[in-house]
Amino acid sequence: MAPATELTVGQVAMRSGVAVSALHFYETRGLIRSHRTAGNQRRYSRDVLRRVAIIRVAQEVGISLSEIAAALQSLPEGRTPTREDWNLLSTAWRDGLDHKIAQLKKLRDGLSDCIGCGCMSIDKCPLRNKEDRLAREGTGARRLIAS
Amino acid sequence: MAPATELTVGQVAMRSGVAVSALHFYETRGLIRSHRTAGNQRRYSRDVLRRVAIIRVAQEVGISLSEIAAALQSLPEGRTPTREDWNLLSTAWRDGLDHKIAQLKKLRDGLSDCIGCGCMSIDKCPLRNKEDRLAREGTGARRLIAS
DNA sequence: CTACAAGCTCAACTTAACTTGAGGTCAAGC
DNA sequence: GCTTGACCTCAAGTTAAGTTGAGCTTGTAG
Repeated sequence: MAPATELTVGQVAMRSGVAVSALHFYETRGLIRSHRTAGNQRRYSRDVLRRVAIIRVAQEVGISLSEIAAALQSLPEGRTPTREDWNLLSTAWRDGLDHKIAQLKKLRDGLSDCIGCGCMSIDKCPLRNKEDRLAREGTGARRLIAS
Repeated sequence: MAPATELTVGQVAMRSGVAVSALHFYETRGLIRSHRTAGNQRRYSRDVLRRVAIIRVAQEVGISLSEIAAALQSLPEGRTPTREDWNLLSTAWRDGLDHKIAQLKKLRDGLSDCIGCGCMSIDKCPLRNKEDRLAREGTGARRLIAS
């Protein structure tokens, strides 16, 4: 038969490398959507794979699911996202991502730079300044992203 | 008096923007060290500030405390780290950090690139390929870093 | 038409990373 | 010399992000 346009949860799990239970979980959190067959089974459209890919990559760099969810809100519910839609998402994230990239580079280069630069007196260390907003309060696990 | 070389936990908390309870916690996890006064209070040497700064930056980009702890092991216990010591640490992390930076750039640029490139068929999407090791097993919260 | 793999739901458990609270000690000012 | 704010310890609570398991339904291959 022609390749079904709809995917079962198992197929999505296999192709995305994410556990079925995680897909269920993402759905409860509004990160992905499915519709049901007559027999109450989930069916996903193909673009869920891209969503999941983005979710995983974003998570790997320390973005929380709720932030990812917020970003994914900009994608349309009814139809497969167009390039315009994806563009919106990526520009929405650009600032936060730029910040993170900068942080990573500071860690990677800055770390040794900073050492070479003689600022062992921490106070003017580039790793430290500007980031003092870390002092914010919050309960439970600290969020891993501060953007 | 001359500025005391030793810091109390409160001072470290204030200057680093990290809660006292978090500092205690880091200590139990071996991320930082202190010695005690006659009255059993913690005293930290100045370089703890740099350690904490690194811990926070690393966390922000999704590196787990245990990985940070492992990396910090390369720093000497007895003395203030030299530039050599820090250099070792940063080169130890370089590969992992490079990977993360690449991931972030994929998210930032690749996201829109990828859309422009017509690979809406996900299967050859640069966000997806090569990363299929995500299928690994594990219990509890998934680690946020895969390097 | 009957196995049996794949799905479904819901509650409970797990890990990481902290925070909160209770109950008690230490120290600098008035 | 006492009070008040920093510290200390230890146990228990919290949030995020899932996983695990029990009990039940679906769907497909022989």
